[in-house]
Amino acid sequence: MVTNDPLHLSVDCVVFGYNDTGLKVLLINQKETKEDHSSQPMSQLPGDLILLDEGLEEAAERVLFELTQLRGVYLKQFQTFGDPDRVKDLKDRSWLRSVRTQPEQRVVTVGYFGLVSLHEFNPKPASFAGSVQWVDLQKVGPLAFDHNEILSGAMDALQSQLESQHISFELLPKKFTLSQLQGLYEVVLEKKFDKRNFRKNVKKMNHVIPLDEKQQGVMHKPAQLFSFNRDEIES
Amino acid sequence: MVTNDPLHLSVDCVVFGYNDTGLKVLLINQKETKEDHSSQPMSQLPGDLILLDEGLEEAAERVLFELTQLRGVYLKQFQTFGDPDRVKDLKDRSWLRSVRTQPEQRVVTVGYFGLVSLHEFNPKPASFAGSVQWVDLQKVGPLAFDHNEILSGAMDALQSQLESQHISFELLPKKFTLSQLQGLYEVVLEKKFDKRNFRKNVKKMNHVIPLDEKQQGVMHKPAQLFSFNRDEIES
DNA sequence: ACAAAAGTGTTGGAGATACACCCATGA
DNA sequence: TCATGGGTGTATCTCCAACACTTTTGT
Repeated sequence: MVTNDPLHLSVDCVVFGYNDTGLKVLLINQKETKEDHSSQPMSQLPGDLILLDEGLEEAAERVLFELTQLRGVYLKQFQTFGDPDRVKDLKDRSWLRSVRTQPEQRVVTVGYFGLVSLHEFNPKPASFAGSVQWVDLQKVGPLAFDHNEILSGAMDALQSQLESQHISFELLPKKFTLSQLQGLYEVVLEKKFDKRNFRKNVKKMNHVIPLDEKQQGVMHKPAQLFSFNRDEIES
Repeated sequence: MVTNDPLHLSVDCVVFGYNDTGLKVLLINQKETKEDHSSQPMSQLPGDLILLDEGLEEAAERVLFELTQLRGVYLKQFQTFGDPDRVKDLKDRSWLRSVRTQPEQRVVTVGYFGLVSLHEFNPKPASFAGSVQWVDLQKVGPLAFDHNEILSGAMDALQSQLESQHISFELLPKKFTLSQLQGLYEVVLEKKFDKRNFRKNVKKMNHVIPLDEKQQGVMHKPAQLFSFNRDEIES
């Protein structure tokens, strides 16, 4: 027989930000609650329950904006996490009691990864729900709930899609150098590339177009700038 | 603010079956209901609401067994479908009223694809919830809800994972010929392979091991049999 | 003997890898 | 003039694609 027990559904966003200093992930620090002085406040991924009439991606966009003020971020669903006990850990209980009307309710969450360029404006995310920060991927400590696992799943998805799905430009400024592109590939895929071979391959991609423009104000030979042509992405 | 509106969560299983006659998908025919004589009964994917205390994959296994009597099927999550109107289509209303206590409730569904070999025992799925059938992928007509979309998403996932994830053996008998393996690749990836080149590639895979055994009772030169070694899968 | 699928090697071209030096700029 | 990263070509090797005939079995 079918049952009709309700449960809760949330979205969690793993937003990756890239600049020349490395690959970061966007975390929010849980506010310390009145009831809870035992454990120090934890970090977590931005996420929240979805509303009854909104689509999943719509929910991810809304939640990300509400918690971090970021808008227009490329978001892609990658995996859904549904362990019945994923929000039942002791360390997470008191925080849940402070923000949820039904803190004991099971929550299934749909994971989205997001991509942002930190080059130009370094989007200082703001939040009334607690402080928000870009954390170097190497320096991410223990997170609330199963968020370390979600982060790791997002990283896997990013790695496997970076080349095939032409999403690298979401992590770069509109105008970028080939060194920046290569640096991005090296950080995400965690391996080194040969400069000359890398550039040969890029020249074969018809969606990377050279501009009549160079870097300015750098202490070395200025690099040519390139941009992505979103229309050429069918190769 | 957070809301606590409950919604329903289901799993849907896209089970692919393969044999020498092609690639099939497992569908169930909705039973005609008392109230509903207007439209003829539709086909749909096996799926149902998850229970409050079971994991997602666990739910997929249970639902698949309850609806089709199949057990021990390889299952993998591929995508979650959450359009707020995905079960609101007129064509699906009366069937929902006959099986659900809250037929108007929004349902988000987690999609799993499954893989089964139809070679040896041709698992005749049985069901008390309606008749169950293996339908040739080319001949799948309009399905209930958004199940055509789910099927198409599962097919994409299967195509992109067939080579990289070493899952082809789930669709083949324990002992198989290289022609069967090639046929599988051709049907799933929808392209032809050169026999000699294909075999050269297979010989490089250390998880495909030749047996000291040949086909019997065939009207042509009997083929050597091979099997997969699940332990060797890390190449 | 015939039909039907199994099995087997070589060659040419494309693509990947490895590698080292000169250039333009700001300090 | 020096330090810094930008930019370039060639030789080799590996990998992939194309291609046709002989073998074994059942009827």
